[in-house]
Amino acid sequence: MSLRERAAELLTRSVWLQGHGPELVEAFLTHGRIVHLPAGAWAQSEGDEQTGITLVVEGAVQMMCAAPGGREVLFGQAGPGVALGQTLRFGGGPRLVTLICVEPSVLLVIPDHALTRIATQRPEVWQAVAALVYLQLRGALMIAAEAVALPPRQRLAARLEVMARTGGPTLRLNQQALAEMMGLSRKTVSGYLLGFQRAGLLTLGYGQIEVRDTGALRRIAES
Amino acid sequence: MSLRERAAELLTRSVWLQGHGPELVEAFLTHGRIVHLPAGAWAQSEGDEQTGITLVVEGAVQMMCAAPGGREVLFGQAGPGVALGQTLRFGGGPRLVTLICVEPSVLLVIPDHALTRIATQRPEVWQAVAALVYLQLRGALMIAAEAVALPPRQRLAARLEVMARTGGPTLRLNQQALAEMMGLSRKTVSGYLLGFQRAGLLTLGYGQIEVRDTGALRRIAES
DNA sequence: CGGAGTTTGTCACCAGAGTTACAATTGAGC
DNA sequence: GCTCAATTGTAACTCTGGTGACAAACTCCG
Repeated sequence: MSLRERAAELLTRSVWLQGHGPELVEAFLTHGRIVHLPAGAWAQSEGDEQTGITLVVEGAVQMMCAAPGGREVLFGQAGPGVALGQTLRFGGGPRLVTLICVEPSVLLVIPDHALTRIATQRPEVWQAVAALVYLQLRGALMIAAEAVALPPRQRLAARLEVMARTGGPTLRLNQQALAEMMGLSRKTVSGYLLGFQRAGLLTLGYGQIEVRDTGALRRIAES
Repeated sequence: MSLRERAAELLTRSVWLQGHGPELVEAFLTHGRIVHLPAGAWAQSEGDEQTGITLVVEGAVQMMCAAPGGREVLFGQAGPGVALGQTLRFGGGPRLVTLICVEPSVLLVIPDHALTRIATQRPEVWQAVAALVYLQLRGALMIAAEAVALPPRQRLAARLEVMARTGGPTLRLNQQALAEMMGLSRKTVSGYLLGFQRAGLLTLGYGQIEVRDTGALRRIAES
């Protein structure tokens, strides 16, 4: 299957495009462009003028966000099918999120001006953008709520459950990155992961985590 | 000034409606409705079918969000001019945020079906909704990033600075609510607040905080 | 003006996460 | 196959923040 076909399939399946015909998918493919990036490459610099929608077609990217004091905070990892919308045009201010490839990746990028061009023919594209941004808002709020409401162990369980549910049971990240995402030390995360492994909830590998029982993780998160 | 005029002014000034003419403001006022709520009232229940845009015209509301385990997490307080968009239609799932009035409040509510009706005449309304949701996404991401990256003292300083900058220097909430928002205990928050007061950054009152030096707070947050 | 309820300030104790350093294991490149 | 870098597991110690209980100060309402 060609990359273009793969991107079309991912777009067609995506929640935020449900209810629209195939014309929008076609428009995205026509006005967007496919980019190949090596591991470690920045898909987009923070503050970059170039904003719009980015769809991960293959590979995986880490999502970073700026915090006070010039800190860059890792807050998530996205695999194929995940889209990020950043409509700078209306929000004002610089780009929110920086993407860094953790493995060689293929992205579909639809810049702002392409969205504007699409909108002249199909104004309902903004409805899709609103839905996409709303999905991201939901995810960000969940992270924020968990960060302030749950103790570390429950928070880790909740995050593992979400990642396994949205990106498949095999999580390809090391414990250092996971600890950064949670705002914990590697040692603390490692300790809880070992506990989860002893309980049979997951299997630890070198640079990866195989989630085996999302239900139990969810119960821990809710306890 | 009538409530309608007050709402019109707030909408006209709002960032997410910049670039659009007065027609959208007019449409919101025509298709939305003004509601009066006493202190303690729920503006909208979580999971409520009734979604759309809510604008705080007068008073103040607390924003709550669901976390695993049936926990309700307070994550912010909104005064006049703050709008919340929740386009359930496309996001799927229940309403994200619950609003609770902390004082008698006046809200402008524009339900989903009203947005749909407006869109038949003015499809660009979705562009405004996308911009609004994007603003909320920015705020939620900032909260999440601060929660995982900053130690408690810096986090508190960052949050106070944001609240003072967006809602005026006089914050009307008690230390218990502030502690809940930060995911800290009241005692810890109280200790840092006293320290800030001794340094002259703010003045503590009964149920309120008067921020005096946002620059110094920002420097603490970045340290 | 006075009393009830709320909010704030203070104390001592303790669980739990961070830190540092190091050893053991795995994977990738040559 | 071997070397080196990255990743993971383990230890002792420190220290910040949570908990519970309580007193003082402030509002609000009658």
